[in-house]
Amino acid sequence: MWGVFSLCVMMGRVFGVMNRFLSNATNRIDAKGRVSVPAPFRAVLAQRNIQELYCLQDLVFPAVSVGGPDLLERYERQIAQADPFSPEANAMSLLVHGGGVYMRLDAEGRLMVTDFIRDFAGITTEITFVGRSDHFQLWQPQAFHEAQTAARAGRATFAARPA
Amino acid sequence: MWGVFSLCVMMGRVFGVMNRFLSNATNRIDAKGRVSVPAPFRAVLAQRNIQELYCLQDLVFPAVSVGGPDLLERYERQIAQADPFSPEANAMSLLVHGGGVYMRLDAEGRLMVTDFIRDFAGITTEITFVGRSDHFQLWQPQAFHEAQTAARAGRATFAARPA
DNA sequence: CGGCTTCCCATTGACGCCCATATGGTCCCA
DNA sequence: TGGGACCATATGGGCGTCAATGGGAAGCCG
Repeated sequence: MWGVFSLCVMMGRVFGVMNRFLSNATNRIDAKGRVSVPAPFRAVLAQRNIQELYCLQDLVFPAVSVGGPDLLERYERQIAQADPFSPEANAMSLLVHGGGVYMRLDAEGRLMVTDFIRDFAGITTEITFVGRSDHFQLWQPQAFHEAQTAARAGRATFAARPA
Repeated sequence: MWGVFSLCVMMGRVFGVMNRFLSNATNRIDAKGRVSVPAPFRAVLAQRNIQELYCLQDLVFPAVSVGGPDLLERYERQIAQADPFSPEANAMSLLVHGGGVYMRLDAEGRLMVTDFIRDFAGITTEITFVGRSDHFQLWQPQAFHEAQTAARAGRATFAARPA
């Protein structure tokens, strides 16, 4: 375990790639509603000393974002910029604090797939983990592939135009 | 004051996101009109040594805010900032001081759902606890979901613009 | 005296913690 | 170069503990 950990730290220092959430993987949800977080993602979590996970619904896609406390604090800084009694800050807190969920991994590196995740992402039996550099996301497998192909198509037209 | 502040900072580093009211949970109201406060919320209350709860109506949403004495003080500071003879301060004082209610939890961590809460939030059989970082709120379940989806829709267009 | 509240105890269902198994991949050695 | 041992990951399941809920009994104020 710690051998892997320190190895990843070394690799991260050398290659500068292993220290962020990258690529995607699909795992099955067992009868108790648990799913294994991909080992590369767990390695990143360990490297960043993240033991408490903060989950939030994505604002545009039917996916749930998962990250460390810094993910929450990033949103909170944005809220703090507004007037604390304004309706805007109120609504934003409703999303970030009321919609956010705190989670932990079990000893094997699994997380519970709650109805909160199931309903919002449309997940039933399988779940796709998608790296997003500083956090990762939970997707319904097919929805992820569709969104990715759609993004690729849109990106092609976008890249064709001179930036 | 600063001791408390730095203590909170330290606890924040240690416990991460566990030291604030986060996420939401829906519980049932029993025949006696009681409802269990979610254990994570009770843990935050215990950590902050809050034994006396102060409740008041949210200024925007049909929900009741619940927090410690500091919640009342925060609203009083907001009132103090305004002109004491202004209509806004007058109306706010009417809400905060006239509409506020003190409450206590029983030995099992439950609170009585009074008519004050029922009428304002439209609650009947179930109640949704919504974390708000430094306090939490009581919602009618469906009203919460609707308000959240509405807030997300508004926020999505807002997030499309660069911050 | 009656309704309402507060304290106490019982139940049960969910979740966390633990151990066991399988499967796929890698490395070593013949 | 092919076989085999080894390892890590993913997955399955048992069990204990705790939280949510229900209900009874005693206390308080009308």
